[in-house]
Amino acid sequence: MGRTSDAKQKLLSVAFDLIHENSYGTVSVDNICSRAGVNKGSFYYFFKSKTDLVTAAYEEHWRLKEPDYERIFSSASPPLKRLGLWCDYIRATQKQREKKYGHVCGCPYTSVGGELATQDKKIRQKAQDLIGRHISYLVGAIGDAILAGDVRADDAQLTAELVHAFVIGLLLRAKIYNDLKVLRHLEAGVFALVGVRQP
Amino acid sequence: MGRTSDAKQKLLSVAFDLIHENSYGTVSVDNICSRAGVNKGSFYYFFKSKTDLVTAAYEEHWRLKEPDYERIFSSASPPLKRLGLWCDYIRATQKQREKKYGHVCGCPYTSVGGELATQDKKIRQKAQDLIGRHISYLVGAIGDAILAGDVRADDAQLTAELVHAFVIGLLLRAKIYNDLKVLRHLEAGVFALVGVRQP
DNA sequence: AAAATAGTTGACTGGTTGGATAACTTCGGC
DNA sequence: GCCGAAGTTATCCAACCAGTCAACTATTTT
Repeated sequence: MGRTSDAKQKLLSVAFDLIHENSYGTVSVDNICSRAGVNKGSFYYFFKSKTDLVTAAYEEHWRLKEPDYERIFSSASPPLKRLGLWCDYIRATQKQREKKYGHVCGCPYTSVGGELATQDKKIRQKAQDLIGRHISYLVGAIGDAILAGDVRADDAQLTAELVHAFVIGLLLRAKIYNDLKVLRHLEAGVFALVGVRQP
Repeated sequence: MGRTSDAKQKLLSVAFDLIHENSYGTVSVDNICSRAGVNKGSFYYFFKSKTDLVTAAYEEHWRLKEPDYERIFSSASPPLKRLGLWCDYIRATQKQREKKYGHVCGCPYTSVGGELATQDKKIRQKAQDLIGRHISYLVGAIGDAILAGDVRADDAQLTAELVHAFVIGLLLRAKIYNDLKVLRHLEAGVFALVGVRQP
C-alpha cells in the first residue's frame, strides 16, 4: 500500500557509480541526489545517513555480481580453469568500466574500504564482509586445485588471501597508472602464488 | 635574510600524519593548520593549494625514508636477503605507525594515490613517481637474484611490478582488517612471485 | 638606521556540506 | 470514497570548506 517508487534503486545505483568513479570524500549527497533526480528529503527517507547509503549500494552491487561468481567458480570447470576465468572476468569488468567512466577505477570495495578504513567502522566492516565473500570462492577453487595435486600450495585459505591481496594490489596499480595494461600479467601472478606445477 | 620559521616543515609533517591516519578527503586545511599551530594565511604563503601541500609532504616523506632503502637494498647483502630485509622493514614501519596512530594505515602513497587517482592529476603523478622509485630498488634486487640463478623469474622489471602490487595489496588488506597479522606471510608471497628455488 | 626580505596574522568570502523538517501528494485496501 | 501508509517536495540550518587579503612584525643586508 501507499505509492511506489524506483527512487531507492536509482540512488543505490547512482551512488555506486559516482563513488566508484570518484571517491567517497568527493561525492556529496547532493551530487548523488541530483544525478539520480531525487530530492534530498527523499534520500533521507530511504537512508538514514551517507554511510548507510554506501553500505547498501555496495551490498546491492554484490548481489547483482554474485551470479557471475557462481558461474565462474562452478565446479563444472577444473580448478585452475576457474582461476583463469576469474582473471578474464576482472579484465573484462575493468575494461567495461574504463569505457563507462573514462578512467580505470580499480576495485570498488577496497577503494572505499581503504579510504574510510580508519574512520567509518560500518563501511570498514562491509568491505571486510564483501572481501570475505570473494575469498571464499577462491578458497573453493584453490582447495580443489590442491586436492587435484595441480599446485604446490597446501593451505587454501592462506593462499586465497595472498591471491586476493595480489589482485587488489594490481587493480590499485592499474587505477593509479590509469592503464589496463597493468592487468596483463594477472594470471602470471595468480598462478605463481598458488604454485602451479608446469605451465 | 628576513625572519626564519619552521612552519613549513611543521605543515609537511602534520599533513602527512593527518592524511595517512585519516584520508585526503576528511582532512581539511584548517585541521592541518590548527594541529601544526600555523595560521591559514601562513599556509597559503608556503603552498598554493591543498594539492600542492600534499605532493610536497609525500616527497618530503620519501626524502627521509630513502636512506633506509639505500641501506636495505645495498649490494652488500645477497639479493634474496635484501628482499627479506625489506619485508622486515615494512612490518616494522607498520607496527610503529599502528602504535602512533592507533590503527593500521597501510601504504601512504598508494592510499592517497588510489583515493585521488581519478580526480587530481598532480597527486596521481606524484604517486606514480614515488611508486617508481620503490620499484627500481626491487628491480635491482630481483635482477641480481636472476643473475645469481636464485630464482625462476626472468624479467626483473615485470617481476618487481608484480611484487609491488602484491605488497600494496597486502598492506591494503591489513588496513581494511586493521590487523598486522595479515602481514605475516609477506615473504611467502614475495618469494612465491619471484619463484625462489627451494626454501 | 633604512630598506629589503621573509614570515605572520586573523578576519573575510562565497560556496558547499550532511542532515532535518513539515506540509504535501499519491496510492492500495477496505 | 475515505483512510492510512508510502513517497515527495521545497526550504532551512549550522558547520565547514578551500582559498584570499591587506596590514603587520621580525630579521638581515646595506
